[in-house]
Amino acid sequence: MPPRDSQRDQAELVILSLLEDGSRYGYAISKEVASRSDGMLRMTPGVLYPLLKALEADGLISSTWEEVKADDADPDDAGRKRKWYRLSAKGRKRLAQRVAAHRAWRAVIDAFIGERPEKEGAS
Amino acid sequence: MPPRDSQRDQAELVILSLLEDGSRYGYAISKEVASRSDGMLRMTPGVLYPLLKALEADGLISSTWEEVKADDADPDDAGRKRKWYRLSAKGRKRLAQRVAAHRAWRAVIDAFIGERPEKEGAS
DNA sequence: GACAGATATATCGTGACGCGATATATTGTC
DNA sequence: GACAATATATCGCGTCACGATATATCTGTC
Repeated sequence: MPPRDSQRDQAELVILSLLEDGSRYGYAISKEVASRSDGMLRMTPGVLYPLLKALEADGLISSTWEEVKADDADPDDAGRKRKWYRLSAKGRKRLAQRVAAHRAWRAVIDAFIGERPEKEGAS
Repeated sequence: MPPRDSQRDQAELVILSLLEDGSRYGYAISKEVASRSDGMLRMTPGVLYPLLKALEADGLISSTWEEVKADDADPDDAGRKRKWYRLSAKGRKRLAQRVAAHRAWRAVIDAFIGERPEKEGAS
């Protein structure tokens, strides 16, 4: 019953975190995850798109198709369609929960490996 | 190819950490993990024993059967046999690797969720 | 205009593995 | 004798991560 720290949960945490920072489309997420983690995390299509779908089904994110306009920042991709995802209010709450869970989890593991827990300041 | 942060890896990290602190037998490990994590981590038999077996097969830990003596600290269990596990030199190395991997992983996740990374001091 | 490669979204099959259920044995207690 | 706790161990099955694959558009180049 207690929540396990599944890869799924970690992936969810990362995606919701990115979207809190601003809306993104799928491919951008996969690229940003890879670059910001220096290749340690990978969001391959087989993982990313099913997850985005599930997150949307849960109402944590919403999506809209957008046509890239020629006068946009990136004129190269004029005409191409992208599916933009944005965080919902529910998703924001879930993110807060996931972050709290991650912190609790981290504290437990750190205690086991004898890591100094660094004082956990108030919110 | 880059290592994923599987539950298996986390379980391994926890067990090796416990054994670095001193030899233990299986059941004690499961109880200690539960109590020290306040129930967040669970080492059920279906997880623990296969894992211990695998760790021993890898030479990371070694084991010996010990008969509980009546003059031991816990006289209630006189006659009962326990399988004591201790960390090997190889296991100690692996533990160091796992700890390093955990720290790296944690730093990546923390960066995503905008956690202040707390300066990573030298060893 | 044909081909390669990057961009972009999406699904499907399966192989691995987490772990609940189960088995066995001993000791203690009611 | 029945039940609970201690203690180790295995097996099977359901789930899930993710590689492989498919589709489509744009750019560059020969």
